[in-house]
Amino acid sequence: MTSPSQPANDTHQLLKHWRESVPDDRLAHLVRDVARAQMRALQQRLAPYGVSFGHWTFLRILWIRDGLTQKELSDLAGVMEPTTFSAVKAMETMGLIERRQREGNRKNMHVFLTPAGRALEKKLVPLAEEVNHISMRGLSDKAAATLRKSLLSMIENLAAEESGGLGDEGE
Amino acid sequence: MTSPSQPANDTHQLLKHWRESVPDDRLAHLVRDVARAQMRALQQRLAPYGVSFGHWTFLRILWIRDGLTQKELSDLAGVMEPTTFSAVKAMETMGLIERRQREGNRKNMHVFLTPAGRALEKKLVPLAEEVNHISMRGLSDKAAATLRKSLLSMIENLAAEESGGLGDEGE
DNA sequence: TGTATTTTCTTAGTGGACTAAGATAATTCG
DNA sequence: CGAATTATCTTAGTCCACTAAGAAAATACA
Repeated sequence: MTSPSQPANDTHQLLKHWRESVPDDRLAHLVRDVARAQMRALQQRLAPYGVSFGHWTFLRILWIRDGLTQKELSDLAGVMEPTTFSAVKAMETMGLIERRQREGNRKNMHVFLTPAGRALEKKLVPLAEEVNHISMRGLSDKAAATLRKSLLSMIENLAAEESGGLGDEGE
Repeated sequence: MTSPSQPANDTHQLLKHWRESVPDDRLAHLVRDVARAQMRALQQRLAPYGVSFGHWTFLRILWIRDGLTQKELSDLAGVMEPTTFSAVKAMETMGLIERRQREGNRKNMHVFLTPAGRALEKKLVPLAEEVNHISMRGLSDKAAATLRKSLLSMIENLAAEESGGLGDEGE
């Protein structure tokens, strides 16, 4: 099966070798590559609906619960406020959400789905599931569980380091 | 030990719950979050040396082999040519690399490290190793190996889908 | 109560990635 | 050989993330 119909096959081989011949920090790049590939895959599927990846991030939170403030949205999405702000502004213009303030508070901005925004859930969620399904092809349930646990642990480790910075940090 | 000194503790809890109560596509976001956290951690450590994460990406390739063309660099880094172009231009201005053409070919641009660029290796590589070490804290070798294998498999899956797009794709 | 502090939203500017499209050199092939 | 094709570098413009810093409201507290 050394199909010669594929050009740039040697580049592919080189890349594979490069990735597998792994001193230490390479794992980080592996994670990064997966994240990018996933994002691209989802982006392509979202595009026909006029939804960008950035919007998806917030929509999936709002579908579960809307009326959140921008700050709450930022925390749940794991991004900084300015990121949320510009996404939410764009989605407002597109008519996917509305930004409203509640009586008695002139600071917080609450974000609500419009019917159009809500309707997208049924269309878009399956696309994300498809990408997930594709990427996980061939992985056992056990491997998937380990993967999830490892990733969570890495997030915790990095977060601890980031906020605290104290503790048994080498040295 | 419900240390009340930490503000936003409930947000953290909420986030944890959010991440762990995982229907399908959430794993993708986990991967993404790890990638972002890793990048932030490395960025912070690189900053004192005036090196951005984008530069790091190419330096680590050049330290292993320089004289590569921009196209080759792009392939190895897994990014598009324009990304490489602007990084390489910036690094040239900073005096970390030189761009030269070889005799007999006026198209390809080969990228060479300057002594300054080469000297950074000893300083910067340990930083990446440190980040790696931190993020992998508490993970067994076995888990790490599984993690690597899973990530590689996901990359392959997504790449196959991207280029081919044909085959047993659900339908 | 009134001043300080903190929170949240907003603006501005940057970095790293992308796509689309131009220029120009190298290669292929009629 | 010369024209068409392909490859590489480059330019331009967009998206998503970030940091830094401003404004205005809410909250804390002296």
